[in-house]
Amino acid sequence: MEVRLLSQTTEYALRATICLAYRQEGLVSTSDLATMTKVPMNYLAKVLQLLARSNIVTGRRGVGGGYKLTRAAEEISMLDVINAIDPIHRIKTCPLGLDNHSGTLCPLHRKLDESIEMLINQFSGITMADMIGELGDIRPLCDEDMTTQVELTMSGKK
Amino acid sequence: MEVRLLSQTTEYALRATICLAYRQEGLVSTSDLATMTKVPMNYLAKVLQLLARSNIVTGRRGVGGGYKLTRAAEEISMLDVINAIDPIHRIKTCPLGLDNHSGTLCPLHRKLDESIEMLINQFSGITMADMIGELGDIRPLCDEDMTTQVELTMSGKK
DNA sequence: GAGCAAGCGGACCTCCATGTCTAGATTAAT
DNA sequence: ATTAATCTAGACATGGAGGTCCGCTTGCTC
Repeated sequence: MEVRLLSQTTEYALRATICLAYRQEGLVSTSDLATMTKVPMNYLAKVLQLLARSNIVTGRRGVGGGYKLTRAAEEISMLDVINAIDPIHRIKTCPLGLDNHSGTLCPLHRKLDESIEMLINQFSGITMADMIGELGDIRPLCDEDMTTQVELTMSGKK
Repeated sequence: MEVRLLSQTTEYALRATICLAYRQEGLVSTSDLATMTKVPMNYLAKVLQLLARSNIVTGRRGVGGGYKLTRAAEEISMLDVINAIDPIHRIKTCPLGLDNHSGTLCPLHRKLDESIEMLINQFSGITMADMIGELGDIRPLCDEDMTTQVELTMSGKK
């Protein structure tokens, strides 16, 4: 198969969180988020619940309900989102379960652990705020028309 | 679940290749490799076939048969092994399939692509030779007694 | 307070990575 | 030539990630 750095579900979670970061205030419904992120709606609902349990987003029920971030986009790192879905762990003990009480990993797992450490450092330094409009042009999710899309969705409802 | 940098199968492939690198010449049978790497034998057989198809190892059948590397350990990188099992791909186009002919990824996928690039660079610079006895003490796969284990296996058969 | 929009939660389905099993092909040794 | 060891190849089993569906709960709006 094909190596994916992140699981599909984690990708979905990141997309959704970025969309919510883009919409600074107000609630966004699951169905709107599903449209914008191109994630199957019923599945996205589950992903959002995971994010809610990790206190990254909060939902409100009822008419006009939806989700929003629990804190500022600057305060939410990629690592936060990743760990909410499927956490990254350093390699602490030998995966073969051999006697290595000394805590010294073999070269293979040492190198792998270094790579994981690198990724964690990388991801913990990137916030949701970095994901929206780093260029002059704002395009949160690849789509040049994200801005108008969001606005259309808003006006379509109001 | 839990994020794993590499798939289980890729881990297995690396372990096996490292064991073969350690045994500089001569053939090692699948069953010996399975014991040393702690990989289910029948599954390891499949993994070795994948490595053989990618020309990283060659097998010889019959009594006294087994596997060996096709070239020196210094000539086989981690990336070679990884790509033989499940290749790492850079992100070239938007995973959402949106109009981005310009070739410019959104911040999210740009960051992810950078991480992947980092990993590829890392992995392509590490060879199987780096995996055996980087420390004074030789311990290819976490096990301090790897050396004696291999020798035992050899003498046990001869 | 009735009705409806939306999140919540669980049951269920599907596919693929991982793993098992078995029969066949090849080679060395006797 | 026969036998035993070993790789090769494919069919089959299993568990978990990804995805669907439906009924329940909450809380607007009128």
